[in-house]
Amino acid sequence: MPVGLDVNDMQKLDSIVATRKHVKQGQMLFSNGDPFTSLYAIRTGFFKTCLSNEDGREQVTGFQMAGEIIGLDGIVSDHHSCNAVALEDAEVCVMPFANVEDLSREFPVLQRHVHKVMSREIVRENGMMMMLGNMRAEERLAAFLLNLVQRLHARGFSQSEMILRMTREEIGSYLGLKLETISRTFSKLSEDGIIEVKQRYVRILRPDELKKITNPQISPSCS
Amino acid sequence: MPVGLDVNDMQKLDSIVATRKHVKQGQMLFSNGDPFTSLYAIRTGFFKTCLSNEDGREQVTGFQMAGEIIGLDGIVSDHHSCNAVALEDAEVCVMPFANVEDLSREFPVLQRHVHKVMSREIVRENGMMMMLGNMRAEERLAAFLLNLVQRLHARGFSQSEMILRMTREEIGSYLGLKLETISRTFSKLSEDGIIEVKQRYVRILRPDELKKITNPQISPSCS
DNA sequence: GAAAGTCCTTGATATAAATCAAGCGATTAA
DNA sequence: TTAATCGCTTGATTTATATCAAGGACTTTC
Repeated sequence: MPVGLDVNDMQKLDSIVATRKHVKQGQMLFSNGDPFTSLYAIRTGFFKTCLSNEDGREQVTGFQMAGEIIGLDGIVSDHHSCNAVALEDAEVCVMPFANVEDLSREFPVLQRHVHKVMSREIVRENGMMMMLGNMRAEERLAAFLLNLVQRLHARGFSQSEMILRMTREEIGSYLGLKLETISRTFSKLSEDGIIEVKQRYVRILRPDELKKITNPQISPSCS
Repeated sequence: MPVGLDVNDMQKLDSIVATRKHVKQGQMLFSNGDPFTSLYAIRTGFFKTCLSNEDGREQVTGFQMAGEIIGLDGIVSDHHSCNAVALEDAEVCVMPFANVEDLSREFPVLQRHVHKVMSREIVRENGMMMMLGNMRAEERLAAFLLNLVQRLHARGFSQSEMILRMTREEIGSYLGLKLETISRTFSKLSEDGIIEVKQRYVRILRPDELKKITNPQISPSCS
């Protein structure tokens, strides 16, 4: 993380993590209404965060992987307002928010980092609003797949293939679509030779075509 | 804002505001790509923030009024990623973000406040995802109207009537609907005797009915 | 005070995605 | 090995909202 700190400072910064915690697949790290105490940095594993309506409708608000932070929703009201569910066995670093704030005051570089993490989440959600408000099913799924491989690639995985950690229904919830629509759209992209799909396995055969779908205005042959 | 500070501290905190700035109706306070320098606290007036796709599609990401903060999107990349447009003549307090960070380190109460403002925005956008992903047109508009009067009421205005500052098209963009759908849904709510609408003027006649629309599961007569 | 420009409403029709329904494939349990 | 469960696919049909189109109501300009 930050640079330009001496050994002593680094040790202090390490103290931001109180404990580590294992979360089994299917278990919740926190859920709506829980008192907020800590942020969590994912070490390994894969999570979804989701909201449940009073009438049972569920909205997946994000999928998070190693290196990402969850729990920011709890700061405003001292209670969590969503559920965080492990989609595979996971380990997280528990960072009591009091520690985060104390050390942020001492280390401007950490303070800056915390602000950027929160701002990044705001910008991501802005993009989701654009997606949910303006894009068609095929565009949403294409953007979703590109975002997912890009993040996996940044972690050293392939930039063309991946194993999905979530069901069609969860993808659909995230993208504001029904599972049947996700399935049909996968089939369509597959028939068009743009991706290869076999259950949870996805390989991107023509990344440029996929990008073109997310930016439909750029004509196939503009010069 | 914070309490328990002496006069000296209060003066320091005041120094967070460098200048004030007037923004005429239709003008942009900042736009996509602008270098990020400051957060803005709205003193008077009304703003929308919006994203523009490469292919010209626009998504309104929020409507902001007196007392609210805009500009948080710029922190992560040091550049703004959306446009902030005044929907009526406005005045804002310019708070250079460097001041915000410096004073946050000195005043934990300010630090906490900044964190809550950012977290509140994250939670709001989570709710928008639920809205855009799961709700029908009538539910979205009902929730929108209730949210708007509630915020106006918190500022001393009526809890039942208001003058909209935005067009049907802007409401539609925010709610992921077309302007015709907004218009029709206004007419429907009006015919049902739940609201009264005359152009930008809206009066809520039966707030309970409106709330019921946003929570469709709670049956009309559950004893 | 007429003309032009916005913004809004309403009707007719089209369409993307939802819903309903059936069956298949893969994994888990017995 | 069979049965059961869960997740996925595909087809037929419905539906909510978009699109296309016309006209009306305000507001601004000259």
